[in-house]
This record gives sequence, C-alpha cells and structure tokens, in this order.
Amino acid sequence: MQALEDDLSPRARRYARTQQAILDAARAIIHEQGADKLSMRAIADRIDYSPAGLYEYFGSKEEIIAAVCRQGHRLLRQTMLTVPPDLPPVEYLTEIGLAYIRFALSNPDYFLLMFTQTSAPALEPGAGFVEHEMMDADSSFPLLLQGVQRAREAGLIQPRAELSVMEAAYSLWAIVHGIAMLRITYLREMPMDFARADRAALEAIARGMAP
Amino acid sequence: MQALEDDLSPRARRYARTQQAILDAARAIIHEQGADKLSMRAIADRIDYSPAGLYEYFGSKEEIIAAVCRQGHRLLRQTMLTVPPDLPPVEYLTEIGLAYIRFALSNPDYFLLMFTQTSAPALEPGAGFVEHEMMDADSSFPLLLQGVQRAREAGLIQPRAELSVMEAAYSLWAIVHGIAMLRITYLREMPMDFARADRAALEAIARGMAP
DNA sequence: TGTACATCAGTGAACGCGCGTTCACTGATGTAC
DNA sequence: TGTACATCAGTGAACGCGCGTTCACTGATGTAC
Repeated sequence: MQALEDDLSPRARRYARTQQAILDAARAIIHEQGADKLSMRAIADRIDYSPAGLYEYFGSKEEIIAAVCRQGHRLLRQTMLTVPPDLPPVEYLTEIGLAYIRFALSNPDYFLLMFTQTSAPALEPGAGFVEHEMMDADSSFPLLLQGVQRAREAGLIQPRAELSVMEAAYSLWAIVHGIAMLRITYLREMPMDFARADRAALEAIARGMAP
Repeated sequence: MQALEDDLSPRARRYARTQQAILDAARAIIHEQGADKLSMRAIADRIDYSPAGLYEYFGSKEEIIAAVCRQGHRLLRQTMLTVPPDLPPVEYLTEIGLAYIRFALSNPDYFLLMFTQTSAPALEPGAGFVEHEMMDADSSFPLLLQGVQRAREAGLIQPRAELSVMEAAYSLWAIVHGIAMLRITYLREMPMDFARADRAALEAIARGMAP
C-alpha cells in the first residue's frame, strides 16, 4: 500500500491525498451532524474548497457516498480484527460480535448509512453468492464465517443437517446486526443493561449451535 | 372503536376520515416510491388537495411521519397476531418471528422508516423500561415477551441466571430484526435460500434457550 | 538554464429544482334566533 | 321555516431556503526544446 503510493508521481500523490481528505470530511460531517446534513457545500467548506472543486475528484455526490461506505465497511472489519484470534473459538466469536456492536454504537449515523444505502450494483442474474459484496475482502462477514469454521473444527459447534456453517454465520450476523440496529435507533433511549443482555444473546446463539 | 366513531358528530367523523386518508396516502407513497419521495405536495396531490390544506389536519410533515410510523407498528403487531396462539410454544415463537420478517420484506421502505426515525420523544431520566414505547400496546415486542413467557411455563425454555425472560425476548427480537434489516438492505440482491436460513437461525436461538 | 506552451487544480457565480410552510382569501357548512 | 352570522375546510400564490451541478475563467504547475 505504502510502496504503491511511493511509485506515484507527486501529482498523483497529492491527488490521492485530496481525495482522501474529501472522504474524511464527509465522514466527519456524517458523524457530527448526521447523514442528511451531508452536502457538497458542507464537504467543500470543511476542506476550504469551493463546491465545484470536488468534481475534480468525484463525479457526483453519490460517488462520494459510495466511497465513504466502502471505507466504512473496511473500518468495521478492522475493528473486528483487533480481537485476538487465539481466543477460544466460541469466545472469539462472542468478542468479534461485540466489536461489531461497539462499532455501530460509536458511529451510529455512519453505520446506519452503510447499511441503508441501496446503491450497491446489482449482481447480474446467475451470479453465485461469492460475487456478492458480502463476500468482499472489505466485508466483515467472512470474519464471522471463518470464526464459525474454526469453532466447528474444534468441535465446539456442531453443524447439523438443518444448520450449515454458512447458515450459522448468517445467524450470528443477524443477531449482532439486529442488536446494533435496534440500539442505535428504536432502543436509543431504552434504560437497560445492554452489556449483560448482548452477551446473553450471543451466548444463547452459541449454545444453539453447540453439539 | 366503531362505537366510538358513531358518537362523533358528522363533522368530526369527516375530519377523522380525511386525517386517515392523508396517512394512507403517505403510506402508499412510501411504499411505491420510497420515504425520500414523501413530500407534502405528493400527499396533497394524491388526495386532490392543495398542500396548504394538509395543515388543517397535521401541524407539520414531521407529525405526519410520526403518525404513519405509529400506525406501522400497529400494523406489524397485527400481522404477528394472525399466527394461531395455540401452536406449540416454540413453534409459535418461530412463526411470529417469521411474520415479523415477512412484514419487513413486503414493506421494506415503510419498515426502514419505522425503525430509522429518531423522533421518538425522549424518556425523562429515571423512567423505567416500562415507559419506553417498546412496551406500548402498539409495539410488537410484548408479543415476543409473552411468547417466551409461555414457552418458559411449558418448560420448553429454561431461564438461566445468565438469560432472563426479558433477555431471551430481546435476543429473539434482535435476530429477527437483524434478518429483516439485512434482507431489505445489504442482502437485497443476495442469491440465497433465505426461507431455509431464517428458519435455521430461529431454531438455533430457540435451541440456545432450551433447558 | 531559460523560455513557450499545455495541462492541471481550483474558483465564483449562476442555473433550475423541489421543498416545508405561510397567508390572505373564499365558498360551504352549521348555528342561533 | 327563514334569515343573519360565525365558523370551518380548503385554495392559490408566494416566501425563502438549501441543494447538486455546470461553466467560463484563471493562476499555478509541469513539460519540451
């Protein structure tokens, strides 16, 4: 990555840097004021540009949003990667699940945008699930999938006829995503011991996959 | 409800009817064109009014949205109520969970709006969870809670030190909500056997609560 | 090394649009006597 | 039962606003000889 940037001309380097500054500004606005306050003018203001200048770097507002979302998924994935991979498999799964939730809570508007955007390019018909962005290198889902696979190899999770590895990872994803979504929207003001409840939920689903 | 309306003067009755027509129009627009196409002008057009006329019935666009959402929660609840309550408790829980998901899939934009709106009145500090709209008569959560309670009484769910009835219902809600959300947003184009996977997820969480 | 020129990065002003809301108004509906 | 009046339901036009995007422009940067 760094080596790759070194190969670029100073011009191309500055270009890439400004492009990144635009995305950073967009992210900051979303974080501080919510996604509906994100406008070309607001971004331009924040990096001391005129709105027209942004079109040197992105073709439209939509492109900027798409790029910000892609970066968000990468960031979410990285947050989950900070969990030590040598934890006992089930504990590992619990921890990356909690990391997913934590990311959503500290970046609610960003998270909401990431999973609310409907602009993903449609798959051509006949494409398998592997082509879906869910299986991208940037996505966090493969981490869940690997985690489940590891737990299965350790004999801590029993794949059944009714629950493949894929489906187990999907269940796990659903429960953490549901918790994340509910907590940043409908349950925002709910007085409740979520630390306890979330752990309980993750333990329950883990039990449900056990042999 | 009907009797109550009969008591009203013809004037009040027409007023209530128009108010409902406005909400119906709003709902139809959300369903057909998405929540971002919902405007006072669009609503007015649809019921052959001028935009200004709407202010006879609602103080602002925000009020209309709030009312539409409240109605949405009522509708979701009613959908879940169509599940026969005399099913075996665990099967009952599975079925109302699937009904929740089905509602979201047939009204994606409506569902998204209902659970994305941030305009719920904040609880005054010190309020218990019972005061939260989650526990309203309109909310679907109490159905999950009762379902879990019933399963517990039948001995099919084992409340543990680590998983109270409340937490079990929360887990269940999280998983169906997560599925619903993922399927109407990020996984919209995902080619996958969801009928199977969703059932598997619900069975897994049920197993995790079993004695 | 110096000069002429092409390209690049960024500006300022304006475009047209759709929006929520307001306000003076008017005809229709209901009420009081 | 008829008339005068108050209230109600709804209109049309306009308000001011913020938005994404375009376009002719200009000074700065890099390139070729």
